[in-house]
Amino acid sequence: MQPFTERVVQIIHSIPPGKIMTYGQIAASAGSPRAARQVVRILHAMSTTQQLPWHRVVNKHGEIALGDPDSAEEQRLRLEEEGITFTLEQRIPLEQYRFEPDLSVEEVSNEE
DNA sequence: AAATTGACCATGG
DNA sequence: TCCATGGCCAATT
Repeated sequence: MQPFTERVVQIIHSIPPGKIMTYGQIAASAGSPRAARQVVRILHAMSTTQQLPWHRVVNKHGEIALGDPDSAEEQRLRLEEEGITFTLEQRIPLEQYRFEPDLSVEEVSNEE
């Protein structure tokens, strides 16, 4: 099985523009529902990689989780560019924008 | 091999 | 409802 990191990266790549996922959601899709913090660490490591849509990842409250205000603002601008509107509390309505991957990266032939 | 990291999350006051 | 605390997990050092 591929390292957890590889799957997380792949999942983040699969988030379409205008949609977002939470850290916990990504961890769960990668197979470890409790490993949200691991997703955080990965994003730190990949922060220099522009090819990863890191800005489509927010915390469970629909808030930008970055510590650095500078980067946080950049993230908000990028999301707004993709059509996402923030509430007055600068939160994202999760029910509206949350992206839910169908099954896994590997599709299953038979279900139900 | 043990300790550290980290942009989280659930819970209790 | 908001803040503090503790648990959590896997990669990195």
